[in-house]
Amino acid sequence: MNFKIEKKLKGSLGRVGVLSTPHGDIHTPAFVTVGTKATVKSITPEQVRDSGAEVVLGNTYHLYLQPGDEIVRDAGGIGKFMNWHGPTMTDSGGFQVFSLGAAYGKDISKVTKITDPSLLIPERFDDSDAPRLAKIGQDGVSFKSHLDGSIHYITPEKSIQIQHNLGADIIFAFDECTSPAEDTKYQEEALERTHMWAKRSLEEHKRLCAEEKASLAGSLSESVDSALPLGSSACETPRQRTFPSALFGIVQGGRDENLRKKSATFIGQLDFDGFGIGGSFAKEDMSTAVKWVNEILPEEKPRHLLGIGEPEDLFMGIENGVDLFDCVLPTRLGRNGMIYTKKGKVNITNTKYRTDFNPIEKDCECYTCKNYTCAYIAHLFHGKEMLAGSLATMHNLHFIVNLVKNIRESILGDTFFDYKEEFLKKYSK
RNA sequence: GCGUCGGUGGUAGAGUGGUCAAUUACAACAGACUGUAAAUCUGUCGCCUCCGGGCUACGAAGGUUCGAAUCCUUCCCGACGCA
Repeated sequence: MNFKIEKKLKGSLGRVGVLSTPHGDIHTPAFVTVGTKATVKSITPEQVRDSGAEVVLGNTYHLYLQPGDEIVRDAGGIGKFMNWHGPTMTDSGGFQVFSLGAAYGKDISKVTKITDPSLLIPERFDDSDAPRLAKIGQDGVSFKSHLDGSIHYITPEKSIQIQHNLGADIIFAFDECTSPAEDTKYQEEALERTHMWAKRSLEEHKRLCAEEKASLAGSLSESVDSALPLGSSACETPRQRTFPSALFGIVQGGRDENLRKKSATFIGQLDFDGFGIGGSFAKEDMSTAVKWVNEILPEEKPRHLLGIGEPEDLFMGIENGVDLFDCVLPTRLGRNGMIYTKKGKVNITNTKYRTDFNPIEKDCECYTCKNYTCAYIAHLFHGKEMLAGSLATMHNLHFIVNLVKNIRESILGDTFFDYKEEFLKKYSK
């Protein structure tokens, strides 16, 4: 993997670059499409590509449980398995520590609206207090499968091993994504753990890379004998597998300035190929948190703001030195009938769209807008037709991916701040 | 014509003397969603409301009762059976 910065945004941390992977280049800043279970829900890889997306992010925990990382490995890696030929990433399962742990059964998200300190969790609840599917220990995390209830213990080493089997180009260190409701004392404790796990993830990654390099050299010398034996069953034939070429460490620290800086310093000094910025934020302080971190992280390496992706967040992140974003919103909102437009989000299932025979946006170049009306899409949603979610997803993905592309262009054309102001003025009206 | 069973809110369909403005599902309406437990979830869903409550309602009209969607009478409508 190679990262080259092409241009910097004057007066800020922002930059434009190209991240090269074995499966192609990613033009940064870029929006990474989320394909948790080796599929971007409701659309095909061709449709993902047509939306303009360059890279897809799968998930360690989900693919480990189903179909199993060894199957993905034998399929030739996540890209080949899902028929996505471009760059791929996998998240480590660290987010599931939050979503299946502290957030399980509760109405909390990693971007919180709670800024009132009195609503923070003053002390850790006893484990029996609330049902959780993820329980954190010093060494790793015990997950109770949401699919069948079976118990799985994921350590940093295990996460990295799974990710090497999944074979994405870029993988992430195993971390603990904390809840925004946790107090500073807990955030500090969790941060120590995440740092320890970061080192262990890195060591395991290096060990596996060395192993893979050795086995690859070995298999090359034997390649003369590699023809398939007669009668071998196709389904038992492992395809040539792919290996991760980069490991990103993850900065945590919640909403605390000292912890964020401490984490950026610690993680930034380790020999990672790039960095994820994880954990929870409040909308209001997200920009300062990102700035604290990116001022410290080594400039020449890429930074990925994990799980963030509302339009205003993208401007904020890019201005503050973020190169990559991933977010489930465009796909999830799409399936739920919420559509991105330049004038803000609209709920296509609202009554007024039943008789609106215009496309979602007349000047939108996406497949959905070029071929279908609001009335038709509304009809599909009301009829609970599968195509509804697909068409909405294609539009939303195109909207967000192209927004980031436009921002990239605006930096190259020295119009970033004008573009930002113009866009947000219309969008938030 | 006789008999039997039935007629409940937009729909289907519970309830068969007070705890019923009426279970539930669907439809409708609105909202939420940030490293996907998510094609999911939440709220509203007779009318009015100073959100305390008030009013009108279970085919129609009477009646019994402290009290009726629920019991009785008549009528109207529907399904089925027998002539």
